[in-house]
Amino acid sequence: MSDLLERLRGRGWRMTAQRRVVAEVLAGDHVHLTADEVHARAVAKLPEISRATVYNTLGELVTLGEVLEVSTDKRAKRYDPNAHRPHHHLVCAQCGSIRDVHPTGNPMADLPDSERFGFTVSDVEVTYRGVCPNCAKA
Amino acid sequence: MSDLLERLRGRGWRMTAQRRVVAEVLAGDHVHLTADEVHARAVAKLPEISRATVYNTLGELVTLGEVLEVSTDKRAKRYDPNAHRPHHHLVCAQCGSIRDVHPTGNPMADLPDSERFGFTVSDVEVTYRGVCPNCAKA
DNA sequence: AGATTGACTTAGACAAAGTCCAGTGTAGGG
DNA sequence: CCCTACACTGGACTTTGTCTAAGTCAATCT
Repeated sequence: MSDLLERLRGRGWRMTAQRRVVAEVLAGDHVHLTADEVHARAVAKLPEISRATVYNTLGELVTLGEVLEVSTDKRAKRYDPNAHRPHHHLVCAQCGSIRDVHPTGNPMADLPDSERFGFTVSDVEVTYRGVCPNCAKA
Repeated sequence: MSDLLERLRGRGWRMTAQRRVVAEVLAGDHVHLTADEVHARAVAKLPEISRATVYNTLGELVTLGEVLEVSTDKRAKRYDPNAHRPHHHLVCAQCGSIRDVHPTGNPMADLPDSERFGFTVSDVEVTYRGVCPNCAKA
């Protein structure tokens, strides 16, 4: 994820401590944090970082296509740094935990023209819901 | 949608003017209103209905499986009365308008066991995104 | 039909998530 | 090393949704 910072610098981003910290927090697989969780972890590394900056930075990362916004059914949007490998999500209906998954098949091809209503369709998002092993035990 | 009211009465619902109005507002195809929109339309028919009642009633309808909650990427949840015919959604990335669609194929079968991480998967939700004819013109 | 009762509704306070703005700070080019 | 445009801060504000205490009324019983 350090190459992320390189890529951003190449796009004319000014490199600040705050942005570096947000990028660090978002490193890894199966990471799907809410804005507030990102803020909490960022504060741990840089106590004076403000909520507004975290929101701004996340918004910029989404606009640049470096991070995806995921709306599972929870209240808050979640941010997924795994934007460069296409994937879908598997969500636990009880605890809300999320895994990245890679289904076979191509849902894009499954939508016939007659069902497109004149839209120019550019993207599909598939969300599987179920109960995770942990919650199943309880 | 009048049989909805019958079904609810059968489930022990007390029939009130407020609930009737909320059910009426949710009638039709391709209806995906936010809670506030439902409230606004309900107020037009029954001025003294309160926001809390609309939220309560919507929540009950969802619990009973008569209405689906749809989280597209917008801020507010939307409510879809078309719960008894399985379908997916096509969303305009610009104006947010939503159409019900029926893709071919079975996404449920496309998730191999190796990608289920021990979850008991019970549901799939597919969201297509694109630009609607109206927004494409502008 | 009238009394009863507990489920339903109301208004408004509260909470959570996110946006906006005026003022201050600082990265990076010259 | 200095400037200046861009970035950051803190707090007020908005939107969306939840909760509660008190009042109301649909359905049942007689």
